[in-house]
Amino acid sequence: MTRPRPGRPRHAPDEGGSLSPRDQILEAAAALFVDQGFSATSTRAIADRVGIRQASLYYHFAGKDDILLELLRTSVRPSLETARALEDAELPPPAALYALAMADAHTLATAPHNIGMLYLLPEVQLERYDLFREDRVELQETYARLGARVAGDDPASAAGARRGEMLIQLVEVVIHQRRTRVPDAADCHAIAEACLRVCGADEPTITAARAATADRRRAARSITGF
Amino acid sequence: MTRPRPGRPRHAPDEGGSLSPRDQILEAAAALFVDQGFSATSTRAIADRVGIRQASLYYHFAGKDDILLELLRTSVRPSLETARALEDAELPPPAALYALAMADAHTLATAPHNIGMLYLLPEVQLERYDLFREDRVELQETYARLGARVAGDDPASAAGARRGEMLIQLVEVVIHQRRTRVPDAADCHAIAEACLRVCGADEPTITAARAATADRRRAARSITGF
DNA sequence: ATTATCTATAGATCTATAGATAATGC
DNA sequence: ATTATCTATAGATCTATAGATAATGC
Repeated sequence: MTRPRPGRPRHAPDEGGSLSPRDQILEAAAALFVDQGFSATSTRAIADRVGIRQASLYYHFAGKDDILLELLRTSVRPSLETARALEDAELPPPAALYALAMADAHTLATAPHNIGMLYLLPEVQLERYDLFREDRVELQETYARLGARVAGDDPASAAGARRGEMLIQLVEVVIHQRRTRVPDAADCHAIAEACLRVCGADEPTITAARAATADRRRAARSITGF
Repeated sequence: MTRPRPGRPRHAPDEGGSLSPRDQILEAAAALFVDQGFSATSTRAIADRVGIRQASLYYHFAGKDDILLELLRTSVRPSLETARALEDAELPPPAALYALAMADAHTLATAPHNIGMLYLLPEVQLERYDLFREDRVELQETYARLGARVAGDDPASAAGARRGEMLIQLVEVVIHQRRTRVPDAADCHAIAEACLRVCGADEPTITAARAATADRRRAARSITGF
């Protein structure tokens, strides 16, 4: 039982568990944005799901845009930090790329409400979200650098840049998988393996990278998040 | 100069070239849906772009949904037919997969208005569009079958199904590329090559498949559409 | 007569603001 | 006093329908 907070009581009992009102709104909005899209989700629908009145949203957020902005902001950051940590970890390049793909795939697979779908909303192209998109570009460049180290070429070349796009795209297949089933560890491994194959890694390299990732699991849990 | 058609004249002169009014609406809607999304695009915006009044849309379509439905319907069908033709073409599996990936990537890269973005709209998950989604599943299964023939395993296995998802996902990287630049032939080749790599094809196999596709270009133009 | 538009509008939203209210905290 | 809600509502949409109108076609 949570101790009652200050403020006028809600019209319905608070079913939000231990989440702050703000987090309850983010949770509800994420579910609806992923399911119906941003523009098709009304502030009323979000409020209904939280169990508050529509106008009460505006005490916590300046508008619907700000809710999406906050969801985007908190969704790429952790991924980007994992990527930086792995890039600096002095691992063999194939092991680093395998681990990064695994970590991102796992995050996308297990995050509440298939939040990765938010990347695909057309509204995210608006200038208002370009800080978020810059973070994504940086993540993609990390993939490009790791991929180039595996393939043994230049990440700044056309081929290297393309590889960054393809690798991140491969990892995001879990977003689509989640629409029909719950991706499991085998799915994540298959994706990480495909990432190495795209970089031209041969079978022994792939086997070694998978083994290295398995060995590092306990030690790296604090870095990769699982 | 087009001869004037029956019907009351528009409030603005017809700038639609030789397109029928219906196709002008589809063209305008495609541009707006891709750019802003479905729900964020009003019927008024579509009509403004065409140069007619908002209500006039309803003479040609029962509603906004029907416009999207028609755009989706006409966008997968040709791709699916290319896929069937290539699957039945008695080519070596790597050459068939390479050619299919090239054809689809090229279609997505050169279609007006990056129409492939429509696949990603959240609204497409509604039951109302499930005929379209069935077509996409069938295309994905074709990729899975070709991929399994290249890899030498079972397309119905978990690994085979996953490969179908990954291959189609790789091809769709051009959709994302188009948001920042115009993908060229090198991009399409890089994608087709990546598809073969994901299926475990080795360098000679890839080289041969690329060569076979180049050789077939003139002959196959009627099948692959370019 | 048929066709393709137009004007006008009903009815249903939807977002955001203003101001009231019912708690806790000091 | 502060906090977090509430009620009420203005103003701006947005979709779809009804019915008028201005062309061509016969």
